[in-house]
Amino acid sequence: MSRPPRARELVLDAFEALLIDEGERAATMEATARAAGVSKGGLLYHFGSKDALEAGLIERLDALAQDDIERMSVAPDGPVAYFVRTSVMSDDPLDRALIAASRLAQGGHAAAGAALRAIRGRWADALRPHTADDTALDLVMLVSDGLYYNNALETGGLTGPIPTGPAMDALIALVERSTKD
Amino acid sequence: MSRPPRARELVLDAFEALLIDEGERAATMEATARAAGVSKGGLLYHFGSKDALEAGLIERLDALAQDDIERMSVAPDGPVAYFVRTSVMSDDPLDRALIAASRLAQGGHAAAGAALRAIRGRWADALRPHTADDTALDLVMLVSDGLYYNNALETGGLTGPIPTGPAMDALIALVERSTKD
DNA sequence: GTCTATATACAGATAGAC
DNA sequence: GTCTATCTGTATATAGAC
Repeated sequence: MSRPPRARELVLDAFEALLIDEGERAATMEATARAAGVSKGGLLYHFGSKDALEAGLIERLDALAQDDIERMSVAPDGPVAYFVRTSVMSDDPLDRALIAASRLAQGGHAAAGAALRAIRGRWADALRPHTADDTALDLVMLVSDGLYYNNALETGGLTGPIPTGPAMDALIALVERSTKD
Repeated sequence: MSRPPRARELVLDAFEALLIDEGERAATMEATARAAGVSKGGLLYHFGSKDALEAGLIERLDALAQDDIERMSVAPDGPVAYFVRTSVMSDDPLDRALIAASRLAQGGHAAAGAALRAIRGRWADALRPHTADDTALDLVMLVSDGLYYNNALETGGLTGPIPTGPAMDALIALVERSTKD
């Protein structure tokens, strides 16, 4: 797993962090290079254009999502609980890539939007056998979307209105009661 | 209601449309002026800076949200059904202002984030008496957030995975069954 | 009120040295 | 692989004519 050059990964980390913390507008090539500790020229060796940098982020997102869907299908407390619980930003690599990609998508980046829709579709397919019907599936997906939306709006580390601890356990119980087969 | 100069409102409409359709980055002063059919100088007469333009949008959002909360509290089929149903982008002025403000918030605009959080808090306060407990309230709020998130990701008119027609009726019924007092 | 013209800063990208 | 220097376009904002 040390195949992708380390500097390349550092650049992607920096790009992601800028998108999450300061938004698309602030995530320029120059700012990304500075945050990654390389020069603009150095960045451009790894990613020859802004498009290439964005494509690199989407590629990382797809790989992380693939892993997540596999983990979800074997989760001990079941896919629905796993899915809702992991929809709160725990600062793990997948959450960060998802928020970063959603910033790009909302900036009009078509490939980012398509990638997010495709991942959402794969989650839905994996959850469908575990919900009573399509309405129940809609409910589960929308609660998860809602958690991500709130995460995405917390720029700069403000504590939002997202349930945590016991409140999250209660929410998961309610969702499961409302949607279980 | 003709007090705010007409050109001022047209500029705000154009700014909103650019934020929604092409994202924060595309919503420049120049592009906004062009879309509103005025020159850059003309725009700057009404809004002396980008900050002033953004503040104008937030002011409009606050006024529209105030109206919505009043309508919600007297809705014939109850506040919960009203709230969930109106969370899908019907292209009405409030929905547009909300999506536009969320673009700003995700670009790091602190006042936009604060306005959105305040509105969400007022919705929650109005709904709390109509839900069984705080967990049920969380569920309602998150389903609504999820609907907005999906709307926000549909840039350029792509049809997303949002329930409509009978599917929406079924979703509302499920949410009410899961959360009613 | 609305315009043109212009100042200043910074974006993305290229060239070529080391 | 990584750097500096530079080109070209465009962003926000100002000045001042109409």
